[in-house]
Amino acid sequence: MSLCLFCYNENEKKVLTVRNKSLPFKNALVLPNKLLKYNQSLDEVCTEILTENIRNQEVYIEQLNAFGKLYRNPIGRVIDISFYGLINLEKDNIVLNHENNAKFKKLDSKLELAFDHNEMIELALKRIKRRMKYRPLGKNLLPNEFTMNELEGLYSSFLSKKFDTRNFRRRILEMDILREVKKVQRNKRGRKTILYEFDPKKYENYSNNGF
Amino acid sequence: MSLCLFCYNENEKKVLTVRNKSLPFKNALVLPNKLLKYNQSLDEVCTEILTENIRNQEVYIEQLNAFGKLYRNPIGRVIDISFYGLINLEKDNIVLNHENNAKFKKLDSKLELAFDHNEMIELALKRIKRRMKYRPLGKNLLPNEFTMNELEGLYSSFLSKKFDTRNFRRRILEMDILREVKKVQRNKRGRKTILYEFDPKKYENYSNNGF
DNA sequence: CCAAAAGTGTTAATCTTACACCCATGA
DNA sequence: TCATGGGTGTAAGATTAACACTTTTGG
Repeated sequence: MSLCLFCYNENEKKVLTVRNKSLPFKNALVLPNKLLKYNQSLDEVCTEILTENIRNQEVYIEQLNAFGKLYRNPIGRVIDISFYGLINLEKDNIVLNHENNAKFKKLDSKLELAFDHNEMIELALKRIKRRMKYRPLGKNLLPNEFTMNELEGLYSSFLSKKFDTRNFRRRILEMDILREVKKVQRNKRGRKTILYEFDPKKYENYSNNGF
Repeated sequence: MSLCLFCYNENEKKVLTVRNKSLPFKNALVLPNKLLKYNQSLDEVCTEILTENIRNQEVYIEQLNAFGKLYRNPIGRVIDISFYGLINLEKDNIVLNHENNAKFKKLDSKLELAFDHNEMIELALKRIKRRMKYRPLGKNLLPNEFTMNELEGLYSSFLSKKFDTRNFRRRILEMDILREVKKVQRNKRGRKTILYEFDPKKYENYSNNGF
């Protein structure tokens, strides 16, 4: 079982990587993963991976794919099932496990992972992109209060395209998932920024059922 | 492992059902399914299900979902993974296994299956519907040569909506996946009908990569 | 020649895209 | 007061939806 755990930090999307502890590819950079043992449920392994690496198991996870290849392995039969998750470093109280060398890495072309883990990231990003056509994205990645520019940056980053500010704002507001927060953000220079939050019920609804 | 196997026959979508052989719900109508044994790959079980029920294992199958619930069972650990498939009764040389009471049933509100198999069908239909927004549908369900009306009927059936004939034809032709077959179909009454076939390369391409 | 089914174009409405300036604030 | 970043509206273009009649053919 492997997990692509994404965050959006410093205006960039990043993925959680660890150093592989065993052969093959010992010490290579990989996605956090664990073998699914004979007597474990998927959820149990998922929880283990999360606890071991970020000390929080209560995060948003979606299933990516199940590969039913059969490996003979001393531990038992291996079913390779991949998941992806979305978190916010502060909101989710992430504590990275240094023992595993758990680190969030920028998703650029220099990021080279062992096994087929690069492809797994690609698949996850493709799924997220596809999902964004039907459903909102952001609640799990952004802090509770955020600016329209941050949201635009996130969309821009995950969809790999630049948006026209005006069109973006109009489209997002039409989605009817945001509430203006009474407070505003003070900036060093220039105008104050309106802060938004997601309306939890509306967000949930669209997230589950699509627009 | 459970399989939703759909066909499109007599202008209706149908799903393969069998009589359950064991408890609980002995003799109830269910989707063809088998327990995934400790030493089997997913593909192996899938092949078994197909061979046992329709005598053909070479059909179009997509993975639906993997449920990692853990059941204790004398046979071993059970992972419940569902698939859906699309076939054409004639083209795929389907031979139904009467011993299992294998039958294609119309998908209407009267169809009541045991376990959560009705929900599984719903999920499969939802996925197919979603897929149709990005990718063509029909090659696996229709005979090699078909009329525009048949294709419209199929789309109409799977998307549960009526189409405007003119708009439908225009949209499909713009997709650039069809070829006119030289032959035409003679009808009892009225005008001859143009026959189409899918351009295999173009269809494959759009089916894999989306429009 | 007529009943039955197939086939075909145009217009209005909607949605999407492109584009540039003013506003508020802190230094 | 000015440099900085935030915020806003409109018009053209593209896409989608609505609509009804003519063609072909077998009986």
